[in-house]
Amino acid sequence: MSADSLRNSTIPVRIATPMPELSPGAGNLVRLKTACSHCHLREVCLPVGLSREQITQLEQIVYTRRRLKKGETLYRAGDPFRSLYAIRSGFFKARAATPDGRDQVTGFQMAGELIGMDGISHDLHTCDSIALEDSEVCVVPFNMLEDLSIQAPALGHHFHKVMSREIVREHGVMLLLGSMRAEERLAAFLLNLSQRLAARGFSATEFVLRMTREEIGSHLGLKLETVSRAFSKFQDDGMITVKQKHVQILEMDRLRRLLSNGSRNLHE
Amino acid sequence: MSADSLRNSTIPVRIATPMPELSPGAGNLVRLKTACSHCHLREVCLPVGLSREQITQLEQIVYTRRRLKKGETLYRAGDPFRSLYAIRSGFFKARAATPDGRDQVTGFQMAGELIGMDGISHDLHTCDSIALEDSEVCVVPFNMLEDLSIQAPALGHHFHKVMSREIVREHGVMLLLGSMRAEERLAAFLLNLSQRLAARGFSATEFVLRMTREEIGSHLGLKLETVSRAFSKFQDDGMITVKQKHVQILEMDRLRRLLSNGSRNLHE
DNA sequence: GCATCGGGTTGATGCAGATCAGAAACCACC
DNA sequence: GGTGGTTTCTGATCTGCATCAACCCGATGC
Repeated sequence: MSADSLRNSTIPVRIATPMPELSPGAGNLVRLKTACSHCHLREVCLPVGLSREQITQLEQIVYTRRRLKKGETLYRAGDPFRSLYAIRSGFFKARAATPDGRDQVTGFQMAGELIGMDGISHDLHTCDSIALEDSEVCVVPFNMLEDLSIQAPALGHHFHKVMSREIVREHGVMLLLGSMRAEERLAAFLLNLSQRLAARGFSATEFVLRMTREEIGSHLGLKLETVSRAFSKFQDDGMITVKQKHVQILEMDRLRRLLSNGSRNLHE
Repeated sequence: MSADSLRNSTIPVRIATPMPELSPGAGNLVRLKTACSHCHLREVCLPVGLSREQITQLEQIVYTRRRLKKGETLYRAGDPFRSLYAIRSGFFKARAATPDGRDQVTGFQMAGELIGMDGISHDLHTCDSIALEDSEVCVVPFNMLEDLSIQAPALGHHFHKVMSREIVREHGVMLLLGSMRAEERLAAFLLNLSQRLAARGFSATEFVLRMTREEIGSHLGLKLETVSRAFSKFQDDGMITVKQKHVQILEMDRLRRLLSNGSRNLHE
């Protein structure tokens, strides 16, 4: 795969299934008979495990989409919470901030992932969600999702799993932030990205980062210079090639070993 | 309040409402007609926002309790997930581990809090939960909770809020781990503990830590020596008094300011 | 009484990563 | 093709916390 074909997307094209183009209405909200049942993400998104009939019900409530240009904000902390968003295409970062202005990227989200769950607790969003490339989300009104979950318990159950998975993911980030050294953090980050891309059918070894070194650093609790140095180190060691945002993993195993040997490095 | 009266509980006694003593059956599982409706934690636990009738329904499914001695494990990573647990009394730590043996305390939980939600995603628990003092939990079978949520949507909605609150809490820990210096972390920890105790009607300024310096350190991404030094520093500065596990906050405001000035200290 | 042990404190030293600084690469736009 | 702004890289220096080590304190047991 050429570097050129990667330039405009984190996600290398898998099979060239041209998506039906939408004629956007006024603004960036699109009303249309969305078909979860035909969406290529149905195996990774909300419909997982639902019957055909239940998916049809889901389509009843997921009837708007929203398009965002790179850099646009999907929601920000303090916004009233009404909907969750299923990412249809593109790439997002979530950013949380302390009252005194410190902030941190709490995660990066890609197609098929459900975001906005931070807002449920207080009916207000508690973090920002920002598109890192031109993106499209399906709007899932939360009260409708709850109502539908009563009629389709499988949906409710799946939703609980999605929330729980977010909690578990955050445990992983806490472990990373609390106990790993810089290179281990970057290795964990790259492996995680690779694995999630692979789960969507894309190359596990070659991809384009949509975020800056600074955003990676913010997520990993490092300064951008440290991230940059770690990238260079990995490249010098022959584990990866990096050319700006284009990353190729040459020796996945060594990356993994770097992680699993971490505790030995530290403790004895 | 004397130090003596605090020795055996993190939570200073509020009003001396003697709890009905249970005669434990065989083992540590107790079957009894639990009365959420009479529990002194009903304002802070699962029943929040439920009607009298709905609470009665909840009592139908919460019919066992489990007692744990200090140091006992409620569940561990890999255990099959069947139930959530509402803490009736006592104090717990949650601990997550990486495949290679690093671990971290992901949080401390006290009476009225619901734990075990990490297990929903894969039907297996993904972290350990360990009692830090003699404790008692109400067992909430998860499939029954889901079933009941269908009949009592307010319960389901509240449960979603509880899960979301856990996600938001973890964002806060990520911010702490990713961007705060040692003393700020400890200040944030103490303020958080204080605020949660106050929410339960206990003193916000005087309490007994149930965890060791090492456990605090593990949670905050610090070594125990650093935690100890920060405690000493706070005491030397006159913000708190520390005597072993007994902590008294003398100047809450200065603790808070230490936090809110943090970003200034760092960035300019 | 004394010995033991886990938890806590305090001091001395080392190092990973932050900070500061400058240059190069890249991009968007005229 | 030039220009200004952003992003990335690399080197030099600084520093906060980890690490190593010694000692103290309170609880428990004999």
